[in-house]
Amino acid sequence: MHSDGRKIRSLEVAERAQISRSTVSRVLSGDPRISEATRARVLAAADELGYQPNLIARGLKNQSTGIVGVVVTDLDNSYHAHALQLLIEKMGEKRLAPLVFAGNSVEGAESAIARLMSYQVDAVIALAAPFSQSIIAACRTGSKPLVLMNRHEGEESVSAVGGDGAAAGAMVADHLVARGARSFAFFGGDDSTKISMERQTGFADRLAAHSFSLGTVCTSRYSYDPARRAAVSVLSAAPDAVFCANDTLAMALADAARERDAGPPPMIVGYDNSALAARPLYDLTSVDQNLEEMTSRTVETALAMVFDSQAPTVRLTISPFLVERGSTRPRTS
Amino acid sequence: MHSDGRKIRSLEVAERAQISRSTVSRVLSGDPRISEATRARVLAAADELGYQPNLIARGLKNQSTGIVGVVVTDLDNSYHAHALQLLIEKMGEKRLAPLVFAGNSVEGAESAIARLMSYQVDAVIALAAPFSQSIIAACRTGSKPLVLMNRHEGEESVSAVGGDGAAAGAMVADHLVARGARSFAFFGGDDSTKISMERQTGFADRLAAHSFSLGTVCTSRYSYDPARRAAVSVLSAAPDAVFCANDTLAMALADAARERDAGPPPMIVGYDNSALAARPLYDLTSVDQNLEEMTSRTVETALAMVFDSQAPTVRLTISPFLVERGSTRPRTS
DNA sequence: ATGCACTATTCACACGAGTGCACAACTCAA
DNA sequence: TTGAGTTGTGCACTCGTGTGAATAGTGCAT
Repeated sequence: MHSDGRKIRSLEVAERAQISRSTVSRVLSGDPRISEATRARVLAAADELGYQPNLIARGLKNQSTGIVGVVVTDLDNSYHAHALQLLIEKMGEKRLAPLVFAGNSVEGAESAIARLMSYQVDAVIALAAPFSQSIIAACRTGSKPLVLMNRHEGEESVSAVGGDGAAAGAMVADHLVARGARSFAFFGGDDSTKISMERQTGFADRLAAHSFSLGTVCTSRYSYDPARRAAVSVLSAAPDAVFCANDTLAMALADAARERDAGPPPMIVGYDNSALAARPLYDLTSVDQNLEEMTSRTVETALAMVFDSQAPTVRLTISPFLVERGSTRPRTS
Repeated sequence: MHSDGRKIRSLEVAERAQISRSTVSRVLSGDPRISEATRARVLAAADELGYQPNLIARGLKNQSTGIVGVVVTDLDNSYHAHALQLLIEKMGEKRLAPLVFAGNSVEGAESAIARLMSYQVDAVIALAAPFSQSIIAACRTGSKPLVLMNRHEGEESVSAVGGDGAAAGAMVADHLVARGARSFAFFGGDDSTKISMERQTGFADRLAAHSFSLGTVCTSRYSYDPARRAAVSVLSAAPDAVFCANDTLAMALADAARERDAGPPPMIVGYDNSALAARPLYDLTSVDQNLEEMTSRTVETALAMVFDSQAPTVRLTISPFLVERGSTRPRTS
């Protein structure tokens, strides 16, 4: 760093090491043709000056910036927030920089994606169901690698890393049956994606295998207040157990049951295993999507597509697991 | 966009408009010397080709990228997540692109800041108490504008936009006294910052003005489980009302009181007015920091420092307001 | 026609880094 | 001394854009 605030350039390093700028560049890129002596001299000079390469310039020349666009909606949902945090961490480990857009309007998302393109991102990671189609279109015309996380709805031609909702539904069915439930309901989200439906059919199918059938099916938007209202109709059917497509729905249901104060609440299973689910107040059995793994795979997939633009599209499915808590403990009534 | 996926450059626009590349550049930068006729021709050509300027190249030439680094910790705290979402939205409106680092380790933060510098960010916005000192140091040596959000602890020489914790404390004291409370406790966070302390003293001072004194003072880390444990000692003092430095603390306290099941719970006031506070289960009176305003001001401040590197450091204080809910309704006992 | 003022456009260089190719320096054999 | 072979460096161009200074074009008065 210069005293006037200007950054150190490779030219300064070159001068201090009594060598040309080209050689500095080669040392930094590990070119084997450079002799040990000069390599050491250059590294020493770079170190003394505190040289940090200008990644913008490098990006321009290399046609690869190391920047990855991340599009996410609804950060107020702790699931998304947590996923974003993990994504950013994993990207850091791979030396990728996340240029993030978070918003809830379609216009906003579209202008944001245009901006991402202008910044020459190497790839885009999307965790934003409502905008999938716009994003897919934009990345196709911009021919940028795209990885959808936790979404399947795109055409087969786009890479996606998702959870196995059907398997989760089956696990939940097994668990509830083992816990002694005999009548079942499903409390789903009304998102336009197939996520909720996949969980539901996995659940229903496995129930059928146990010779039970799925009773009431309700849906609601994925936020608390509407879910709380919808919960009433779920409860009115008085099922032994309810599988919810989301922890927010599950908590709304639990709260509604608590307030109703008539008889024991149903067993409840949530989805996402959010921090709130673990609070003693809810003590909610929940499906954990293994976000740790899902985000790792997502970043790895994006990275692979950056390195090899011919890489085939990847469709990965991460196995979820069930975290059993008090909300599905058999009642001693 | 070319068929082979290469981006359209200004050169292509120039050729299509039968004009030189310089003129294209001037049209886009609104140079008044360009005649209306050619301006229209250039814009038409750009439009037909779908030209989007390469902001990386522009950034290199202009020594200003339009990228702003955002450093944030603990996205699992919904307050931080919400603040980040708002920051990103406001930045989008100002045509700034957020390069985000989110993490909880100091080493991670330091390497991330170094990376931000390499990407030649125009400024840094930090919402990360634990790393303030590293960030301040890094921005100083890199001579990058820095705006701390909701933190005051830096030296006076760094710009900061924060809430008025003392005023909030006073408002809460007024409110609780008006509601009939006579004995008071404070449940604070043990962060190294002065945030919690500021709220506490504002509270205590106003209580004193009402001729009351602050009784029990407990502290805990800002996450649920430790708070839940610490809540027991708060309750053991049996105060009429408790002011909590954070909604998480407040909810932990409310849950502890609910579980204890001995007598009416104290009145409880939280801080941050998170979405959870509004849920009927908690119905928590809470201080709203006016994040909308705080984030707007933060972004505006950063932008001003980008445009004018000589801009004076700014220290803004945003007035909070109190959202009254059921947790401070007078008991009819 | 010539000079002058004024406008619209182009030329050529810069930003900071990466890289193919030419070439300098050195070794070794004849 | 000359030639070939090997090794390490440097020149010069490139990435896509912005911009000061030079130039071409126009109108008008002399």
